[in-house]
Amino acid sequence: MQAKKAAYHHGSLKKSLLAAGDAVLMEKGFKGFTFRECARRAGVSHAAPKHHFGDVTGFLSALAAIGFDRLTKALIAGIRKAKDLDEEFLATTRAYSKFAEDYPEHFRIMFRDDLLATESVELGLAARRTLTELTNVILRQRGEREISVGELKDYTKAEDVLGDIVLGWCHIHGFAHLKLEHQFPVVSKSMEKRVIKASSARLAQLIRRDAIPNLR
Amino acid sequence: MQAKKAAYHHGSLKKSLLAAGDAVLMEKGFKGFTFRECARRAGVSHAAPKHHFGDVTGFLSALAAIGFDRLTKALIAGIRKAKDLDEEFLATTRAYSKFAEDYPEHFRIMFRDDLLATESVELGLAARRTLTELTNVILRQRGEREISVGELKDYTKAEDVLGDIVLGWCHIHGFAHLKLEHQFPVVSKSMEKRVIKASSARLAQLIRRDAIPNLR
DNA sequence: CGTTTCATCTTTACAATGGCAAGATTAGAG
DNA sequence: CTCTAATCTTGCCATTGTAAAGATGAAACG
Repeated sequence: MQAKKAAYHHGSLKKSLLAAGDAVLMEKGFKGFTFRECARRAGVSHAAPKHHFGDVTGFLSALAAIGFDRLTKALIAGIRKAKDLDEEFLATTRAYSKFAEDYPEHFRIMFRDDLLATESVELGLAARRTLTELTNVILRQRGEREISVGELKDYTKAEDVLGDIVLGWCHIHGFAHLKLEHQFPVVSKSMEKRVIKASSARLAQLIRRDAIPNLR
Repeated sequence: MQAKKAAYHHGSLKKSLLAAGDAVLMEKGFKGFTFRECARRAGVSHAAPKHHFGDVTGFLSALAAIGFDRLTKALIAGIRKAKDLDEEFLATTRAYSKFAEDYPEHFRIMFRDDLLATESVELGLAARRTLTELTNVILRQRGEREISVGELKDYTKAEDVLGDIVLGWCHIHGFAHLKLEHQFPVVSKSMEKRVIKASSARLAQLIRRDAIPNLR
């Protein structure tokens, strides 16, 4: 019974606005992203979004949360394709980087503390789900038990695990970010593939080999 | 003979505008950064900047170049403090990250391909100077000869060197970026210091130990 | 069924922005 | 000294985010 035409009460405006914002972000990028444009696409007046998201910051936070959910799914899918532990870390790196390339504007929004409502529980949870996935990649490399989202907070208190998460995540994120923003010297595609494959492999070896003992 | 008061021709508007933009970026951040505000601070009309920078993109590119120059200096200064090779990689990581914390808005601008005029030779050169510094950190870890900015392009064709640059730079940049945007789980300061110290040390060991042979 | 409440959505208004065009000013080349 | 061209100003426009006040109707309540 959704009113699709000219109903004063839209019915599912929030969802429509998110869909519109999602589309605008991909089509016009952050530069062309405006509150009013999203309202237009959703077919409502420019002031309508306020009741659902407050201000632009709130709206962006919701879109960033969608981005994190998408990234989480991409990671899970990428990991699933890996045949063994050797491939898994590389697969994670690739999935993470591919997400950045597929959703560049989302990626940029997601990692902008100043533009987001950091108090948003929705956003915080989405980000933690992603981090949990990454943590589990590291834990598997180390041959340890995986964790759930709820356990994340406790697990990050373990210094040696945190060290490996830093090693892994920094590498994965740094690569994706620098590549997205075209900071790497221009090289051939095949060269790039070989380089990131070798780098990931070496880092994964390091994480596995020196798992527990070497952090002091 | 600079006209400091009410001269129709400012004399050194470009420099004044850059100084104003630099200040606005630090005081009000990217959100409060406007073309007109910078013009006001420089004491000129809102349309004056156009002749010197074209549009906002050009202006931001000039500011980003300043950011890269500052980062390069920070890296050099940080490296100089290191007493040996063991400390150097960690010192680089710290200097890079400290720059991001000291100039968060510059850092954000610098790595935003979509907001910058990528054809700017000034910006390209500034970025390359930074990358050269980072490359030399890696080369020293590997016990190889350092390079100058001019040699950068050739050196990045060496696959094994590129692999180590990726390893090192991704880690350094990823850490700085994630920390700046508050993506890491909240832990104590001392804990954080120990973790990054250990991570950097392990990565540096990896780069040195497996320098030439292990990349296939 | 009728009334009332209140979240939802619209309309109107305002100050600010980036960019453009036309004009004023003056430095510097000739 | 003259004149050209660069530099800077003024005025303008469409667009934006936010706020305030009014319109609408879904749903709770009697």
